[in-house]
Amino acid sequence: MFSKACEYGLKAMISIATKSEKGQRTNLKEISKDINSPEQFTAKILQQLSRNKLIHSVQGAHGGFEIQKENLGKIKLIDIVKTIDGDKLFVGCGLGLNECDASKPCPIHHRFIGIRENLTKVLSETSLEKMSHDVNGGLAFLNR
Amino acid sequence: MFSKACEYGLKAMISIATKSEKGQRTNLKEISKDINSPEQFTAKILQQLSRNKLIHSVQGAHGGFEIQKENLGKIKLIDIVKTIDGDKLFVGCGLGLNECDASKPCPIHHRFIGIRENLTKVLSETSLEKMSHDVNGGLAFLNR
DNA sequence: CTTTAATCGGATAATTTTATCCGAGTTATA
DNA sequence: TATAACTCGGATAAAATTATCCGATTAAAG
Ligand code: FES
Ligand code: FES
Repeated sequence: MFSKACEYGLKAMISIATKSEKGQRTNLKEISKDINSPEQFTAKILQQLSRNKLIHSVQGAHGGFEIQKENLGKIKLIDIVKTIDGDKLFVGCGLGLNECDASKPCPIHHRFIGIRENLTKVLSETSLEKMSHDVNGGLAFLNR
Repeated sequence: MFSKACEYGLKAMISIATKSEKGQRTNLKEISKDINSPEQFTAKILQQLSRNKLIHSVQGAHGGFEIQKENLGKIKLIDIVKTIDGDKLFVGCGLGLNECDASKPCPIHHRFIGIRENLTKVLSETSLEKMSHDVNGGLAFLNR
């Protein structure tokens, strides 16, 4: 479904959000421990998220990563997925035809688009804020 | 969503089905032309499908691939996907936790399982027969 | 029996994805 | 101003996926 990079990216964003929600800043070491991911690979993904303004990075001692509190409700999971994996999952053909086109559909098209739209809807509606609330409330986990 | 190998596998199966439905046997060259896929890579996937008894292969001149007519309605898309990509898509955690476990769920779990079940349902209900009817009837396409 | 048209399957190559290394830059603090 | 704790980013390595090569085998047909 998602690439490994995207899975790490989603978990990292949620991890950062759980701290930002409490006004705390976190850093690479803490994040990758939190989500059980390879540190340097995670660093690359955080850079990418930072360049795309989804997170704010602070260099130097006591630096790290944070998300503006007012953005916690605005950033949706789909923003993260699109930043890392692009939008192929949301607009591409499930069988890999050059493009998904209802006027010349692949055999699974009509059955597939419902699923795709549902996925798009769920990821578009789910904010980081909800995710981090669930984790901070002990209802969900980033590591197991 | 699916790997390239799996996309080719699904399309190849449907291509074979369109011929088998008409009592014809097809072969590698024809299939990969039909679905616009690299010949030798497609050969590997067909071997895998053959070893798993989803298709029947015939060696020698005038050989090729075919699907028993009585199987066209029995083989479902999910059988093909599981053969090539395994069942991770259907049972694995969307965020890549070691396993998907509702008692210690990842943050997207409750939103994700609905989509996953829908996908499982659709692929479990869709037979090769339906797919090949659509293609033979000009309602769907394997190549564009 | 020979030729021809196929699949089989092991080996290799190319590409993409995942992961690591390390030197340079940045900033708080002693 | 020196040191320690960070991120940045380019280079490289490892692993997985995708793709190709080619000799062996099989079987139909002349
Ligand atoms: S054409 Fe294949 S999913 Fe739309
Ligand atoms: S635990 Fe992640 S999808 Fe179920």
